[in-house]
Amino acid sequence: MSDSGATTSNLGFAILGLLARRASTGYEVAQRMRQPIGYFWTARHSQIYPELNRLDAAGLVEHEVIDGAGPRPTKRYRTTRAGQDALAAWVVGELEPQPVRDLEVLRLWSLWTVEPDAADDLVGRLEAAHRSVLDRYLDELAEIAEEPGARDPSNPLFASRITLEGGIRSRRTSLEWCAWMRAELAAAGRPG
Amino acid sequence: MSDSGATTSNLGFAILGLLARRASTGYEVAQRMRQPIGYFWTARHSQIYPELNRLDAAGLVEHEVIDGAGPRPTKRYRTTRAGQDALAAWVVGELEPQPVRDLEVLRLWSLWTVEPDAADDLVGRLEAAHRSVLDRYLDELAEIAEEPGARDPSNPLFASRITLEGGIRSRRTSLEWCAWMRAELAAAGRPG
DNA sequence: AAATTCATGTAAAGAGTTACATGATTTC
DNA sequence: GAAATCATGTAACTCTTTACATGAATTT
Repeated sequence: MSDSGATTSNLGFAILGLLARRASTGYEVAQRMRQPIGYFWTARHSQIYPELNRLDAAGLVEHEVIDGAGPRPTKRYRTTRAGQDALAAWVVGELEPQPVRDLEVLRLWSLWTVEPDAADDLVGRLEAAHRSVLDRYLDELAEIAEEPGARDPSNPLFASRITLEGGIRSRRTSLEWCAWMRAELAAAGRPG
Repeated sequence: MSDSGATTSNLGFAILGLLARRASTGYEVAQRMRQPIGYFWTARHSQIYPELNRLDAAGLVEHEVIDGAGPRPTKRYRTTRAGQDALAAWVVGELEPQPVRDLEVLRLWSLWTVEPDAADDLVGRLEAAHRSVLDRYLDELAEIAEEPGARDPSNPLFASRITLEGGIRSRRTSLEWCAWMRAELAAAGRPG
């Protein structure tokens, strides 16, 4: 009879996804929100603590008070059965077109307003940024790809591996695009 | 003596980019915010009208009152010299790492929580969504690619062309990634 | 006559960032 | 002893969405 009508925000599902993998304190959630998951979702602790309280009130997570440093009680959270069900239902739920906000493309859309030299320099800096992220992804994939669980679709490592693979493909494509743009800029410089 | 210290939001630069291409009423800005630019930035009219007033107060745009339907005066905006300078300076300015928020990847990161059949279905729906966007981009590129201005880096069509090219490459990569994921899911289904 | 489009605003609420606040434990 | 880390919260502000509000011109 669990109605599960609890409407949760995207942030809520990001946190549920983290806790479904491993029980954590709010502080740890904030730390983990940077490292792997931070590549596609981020939140500060000021957003995380209130959201944890909401998830708790909705019965999607539960907590135990543990020993810890700090003026307030330290709480370790984990997902409830209802929380895991809500997460799984959201994962395969309706795909609503999400509004895109990409600052990099927004800049390039106004690239015609700047001098060719400055344009080439900008694309070069974009390229360097993509390369550095790609290297990080590659290192991380190397760490998990050989683990046995990484081939099992019901193992969190499988999901980590396929999302990393997506990031790697995406950054490689961005690098190729940057190289192509520089060539286009150069071709216009010396017209034939 | 123009200090140009006017700190403008990303939305402000999106609007300046639109007006630098063509003078428009606020209503037209809201329309144009969907079509080409909407692929990488969006805003509703309730955000656009106040921002236009701020840009006006900052001297980055100016307006003339024209004939039009509606209970209030209809205003046509265009960028000022200061606005064009601010836009160009922003385009080539410092690249600050922007927080990423990608719902699609966030979902897939918790894909391990669902049944393989449901996972395959989800990836199939993702694939279809990417394909439909790719087709739209392809149509649009075909419309502008042959125009003479599209090869000139100082022409807006050049910037439209390179950003569209980026969108096309990105969606193609996403499609390949989806196909790869379905193969990975299937491989686990019948292990060797 | 009704519905849609043109046209511009404000209000309220949610999402997200930055800053403020506290205090114990651990490391240098 | 000072600095960093662990740990949890609130307040103020910005950005974004949804909803409310008005009214003329055009299309069905």
